[in-house]
Amino acid sequence: MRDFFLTNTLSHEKELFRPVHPGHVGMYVCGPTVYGEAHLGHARPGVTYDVLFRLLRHLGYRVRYVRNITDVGHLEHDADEGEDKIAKKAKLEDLEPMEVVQTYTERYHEAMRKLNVVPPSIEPRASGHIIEQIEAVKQILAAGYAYESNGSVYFDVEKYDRDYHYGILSGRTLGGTLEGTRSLDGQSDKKAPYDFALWKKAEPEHIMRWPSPWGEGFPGWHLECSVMGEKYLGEEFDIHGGGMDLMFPHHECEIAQNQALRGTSGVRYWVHNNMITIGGQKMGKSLGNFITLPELFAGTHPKLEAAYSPMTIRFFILQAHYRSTLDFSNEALQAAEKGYKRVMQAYRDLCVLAGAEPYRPEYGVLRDTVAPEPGTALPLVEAVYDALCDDINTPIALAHIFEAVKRINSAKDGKAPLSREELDALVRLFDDVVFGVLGLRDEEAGGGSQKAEKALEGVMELVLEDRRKARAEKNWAESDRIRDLLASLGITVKDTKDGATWNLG
RNA sequence: GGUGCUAUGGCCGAGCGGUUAGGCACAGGUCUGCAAAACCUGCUACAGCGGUUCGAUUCCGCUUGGCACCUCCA
Repeated sequence: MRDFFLTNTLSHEKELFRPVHPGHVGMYVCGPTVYGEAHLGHARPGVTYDVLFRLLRHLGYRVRYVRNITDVGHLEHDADEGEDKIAKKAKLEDLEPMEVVQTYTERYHEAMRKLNVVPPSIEPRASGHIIEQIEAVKQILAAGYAYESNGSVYFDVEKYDRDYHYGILSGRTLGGTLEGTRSLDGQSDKKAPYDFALWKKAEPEHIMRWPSPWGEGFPGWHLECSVMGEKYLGEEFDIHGGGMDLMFPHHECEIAQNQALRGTSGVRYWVHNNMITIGGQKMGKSLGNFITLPELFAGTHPKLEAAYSPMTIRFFILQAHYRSTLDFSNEALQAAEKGYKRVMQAYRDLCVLAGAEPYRPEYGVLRDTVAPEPGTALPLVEAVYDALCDDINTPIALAHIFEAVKRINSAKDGKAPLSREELDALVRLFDDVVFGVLGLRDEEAGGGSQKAEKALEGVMELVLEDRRKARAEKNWAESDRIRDLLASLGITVKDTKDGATWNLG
């Protein structure tokens, strides 16, 4: 098995990945809070951890990937005074909270499907684990790291910090955290401003509520991940991912809870993806500068000069390293679109050269393929794997794939023929890595039925035959008329030395 | 104020102590009725100032700028 390196936020270093149980990987990723449409920012972790999931499987691991849905407990603004996000949206739209949850969960799934993100192995919901969360609160109370106050239960950060260190993930100290903390005007039930809620008392108007030993209430946001992570992946598991903005306080609190709950921080490798920015600023809910994924796909947001297909978005994300910020702009998206199309065209040409079957839609689906043993593949292919195994360096992997594109195009031009071995290796590279690991799919192929495709091919042959005749008579007006007409139908015709070729889109 | 990240050619975006990242755009060429595609060639940058070094874009320090987190955010 190839060595795989991953940057661990805990150590700030690239570490050799070694799972707790050899051959198996447990991976937990913070999913969305389903109170609004998924936006471009959500696509980043979606795609990033999808690639990680696909890559680990391709390297030969059995992976259990858990990505939660937060449908309760996530408060707005201040953790003390804020309103539950789901409940607020429900009130606003006069819906049951679970209707809001249902709607946006489905929208999220749809967007992820379009981005060709493989569904996780388990997708637990916070509201489905209230009992487990109440148990966890009891345990933390029993361990002495929490206190009850006016029907709520808070985590005692100061007490915890005396025994452990609150802030190991984000590099903070309690004193430093305190300095930046907003004053709470003394109206809090908490002993200290940095204490966080494990269980919140529900005010009379609060609709989402459950009975508990401390009265009716609802669980704190940070608790769900500790509880569901342990439930499905065990007391100590391999990878925990999420956006960098969740590092503090969410993941820091999670570590504290884990430690109080089970005597271990619970996670070996913390992985954080960076943000997508727009005009150099983080794209986010609070700034109101986000573009939703449906808007992106349809081109309906005022900031968009065009619609961008799901694979364009995916390619755009893949062209940057997951730990760097990625700046949105129309130019960047258009560049990504061109690059993506060029790679796909090269694959189609490769299939012709290699006599391989053309792209099939199932290539977009996760298949269990196994990476070649190190040192056994072509240098070009090795370089791609080296990049992917070096902290998921997708931009470098793509740079090498563009080398492959060049070689395919040269071979197509008859300049530098590829050997049988090279052809097969390249077909495999595309199948395994471009489609399998990077999760791209050819949006222009395999969309219609076989029958319709055959029919279209036949019709196109007829049309192009007519056009060929016109051209033989140097009737350029007719030739161009046909080409323009086809273009208006979305069919592009290109004239080559060996005659005309065409493709959809 | 605290913590961390970052500054790369027209744009996006990798990387590294000494060798071409890559994509997009642009210019010239091949091909071509024209166009597109493809191929070839060109465009060689690393904020500023010091330091370490035989040698720094890459390491260290300072300066200036940008960003994120410290309240919910992927």
